Amino acid sequence: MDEELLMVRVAELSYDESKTQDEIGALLGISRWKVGRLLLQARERGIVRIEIVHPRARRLSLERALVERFDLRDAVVVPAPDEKDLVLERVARAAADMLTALRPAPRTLAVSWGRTLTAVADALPEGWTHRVTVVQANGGVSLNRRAGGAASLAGTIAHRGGGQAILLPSPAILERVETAQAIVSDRTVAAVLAQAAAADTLLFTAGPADAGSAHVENGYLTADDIVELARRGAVGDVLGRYIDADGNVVDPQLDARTVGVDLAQLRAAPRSIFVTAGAAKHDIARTVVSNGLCSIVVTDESTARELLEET
Amino acid sequence: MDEELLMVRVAELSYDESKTQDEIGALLGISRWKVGRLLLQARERGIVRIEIVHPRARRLSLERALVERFDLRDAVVVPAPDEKDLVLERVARAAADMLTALRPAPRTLAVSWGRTLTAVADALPEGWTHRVTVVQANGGVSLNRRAGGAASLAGTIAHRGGGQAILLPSPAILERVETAQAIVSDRTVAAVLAQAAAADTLLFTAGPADAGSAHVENGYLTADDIVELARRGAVGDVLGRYIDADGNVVDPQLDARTVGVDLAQLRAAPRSIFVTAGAAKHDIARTVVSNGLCSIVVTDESTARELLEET
DNA sequence: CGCGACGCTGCTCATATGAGCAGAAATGCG
DNA sequence: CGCATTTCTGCTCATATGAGCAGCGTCGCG
Repeated sequence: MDEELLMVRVAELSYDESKTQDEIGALLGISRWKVGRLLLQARERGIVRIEIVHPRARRLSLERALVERFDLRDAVVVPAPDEKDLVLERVARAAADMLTALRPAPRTLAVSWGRTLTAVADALPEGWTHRVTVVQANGGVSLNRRAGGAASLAGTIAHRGGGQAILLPSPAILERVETAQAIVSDRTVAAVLAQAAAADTLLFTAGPADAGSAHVENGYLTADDIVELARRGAVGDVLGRYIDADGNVVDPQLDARTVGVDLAQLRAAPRSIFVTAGAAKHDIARTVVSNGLCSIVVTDESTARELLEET
Repeated sequence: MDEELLMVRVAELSYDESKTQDEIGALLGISRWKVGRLLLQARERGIVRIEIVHPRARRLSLERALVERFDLRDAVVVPAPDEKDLVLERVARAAADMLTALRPAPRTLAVSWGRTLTAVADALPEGWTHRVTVVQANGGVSLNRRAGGAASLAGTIAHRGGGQAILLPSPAILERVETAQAIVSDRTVAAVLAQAAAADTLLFTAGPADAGSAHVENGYLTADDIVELARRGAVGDVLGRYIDADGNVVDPQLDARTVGVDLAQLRAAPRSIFVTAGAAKHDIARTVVSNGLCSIVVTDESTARELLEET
């Protein structure tokens, strides 16, 4: 008799009909132990497929693999939904869940900005924590007056966490190094930066080095600048700082014009949570994760698989 | 806390990570009984989906429902595959499996013909039974010389079952009633018909009343005849006899010109196995099954659901 | 043909699980 | 607010299940 057919029959009786292995054995004329073994094989061979269908489902095995491989504190991986544009939403919700459950709860949370983090902020429920202080970690998009900008992002997170937001009153990138130095030495700005650097938790995203970058959109850089950065090896930016595949700053000159927590401070943070979604960010995600720039990563299944692929 | 989210976490730990309910309880800070209940709910709500992915999988719940509803001896329902043209193949294989497992094994098997039964014959393995006598139950398509005709069908089934085929040397439908009567009273033909009527098992399909009918294709009827039959309420043919939704012969005149086992004999058969696949045959399938013309049905999921739908 | 190695079978036993139930908590109703 | 009713919780206990193991059959190889 065909062993595989037997597996199918056994699986049907077990899962569809919820019969006991004893009953199945009697029915098919085989011993109950054989039934158990067939059931096991059926699962191994993928004849029986068990999946968890839910927007909040996760991929624990990938999470474990990421933690292991990149020596992380934690990882959250959500399954890729059927519809592409839901990825960001799911990752954001997962990040929100993670933040809510984070222990010890963050007292001071430094945040960067971007579409991804805006989505995270929106996904956070009212009362997700108590008395958190939210500090902006890098220069803002205050030029941009529409709702959902950097200020409102920090505000939302703080408000829903029963705390207050501290904004960084500075552009992301200055035109001249001297201006940047002047701003950074301003007492108010310096205080905010110091507080961000001292935050117990840092929440950030990264952007790819392409023309769609928020820096271009907000006028801090031109499309040509990006092309030039990419030519010099930049794969994307973290907290406004463009880095190459090895995690090094690509253009020190540009870096000196950028206002915000720097990479060394990011590395030194007690907890740094990196949120990323979508194929466009695979390269920069790899850079961040494999160079120890984050201790916790929140992402989607396809990014996770890409990260785990042997080089 | 969100109960549903908890179900998802529990389901992940149980199914993806194969942890025990005890461990899960400890991990999530809930009692092991709660874990069990959440798991149950997760399955009820469809958060956990268990499916059996295999060409030979079946739908036992639908089978049970069919047996119950139509007072059948048995039913076999195969899942609808992703690709439409595989339906016939799967149903045929299921029918072959059923025949092979049939107890008591058929000694005399009367068969009709058609694409469906040809597929069943092809799906039967060598040695599917021992010493079976296969008799043609209705007039053949002997006009048609290509392989896979009625004669070869019966031959294949008989050969692979270690027995011999007895062919019915007559057209399916005669032009005149008198000719039909003459043929039927011929000693040879009468003997075959008697043997078919006395068979312990009858295996047959049905065809819809549309222009693609095998009767038109083989020149027994014209497309116009079919239109006229349909106008008079015919939904299709069984053993060459056109019947309406109530299972009655539509045109007694035509019926008298048809050579083969008649409906009363079909109803009286100890075991009559009806094989049908595809949406085109939903109507005739309903007629056959709901009028007691078969005691066993083999079909696909979509047909089964259609049959079970409340009128 | 004989021998060793391997895989398969059906067992024992420890453990995991589900049914059923009594008390606790929540809810609804006057 | 008080009481009845329902829902939920964590228990006991019977049952189902999986791990581990000895015996048996089968196969391959010399």
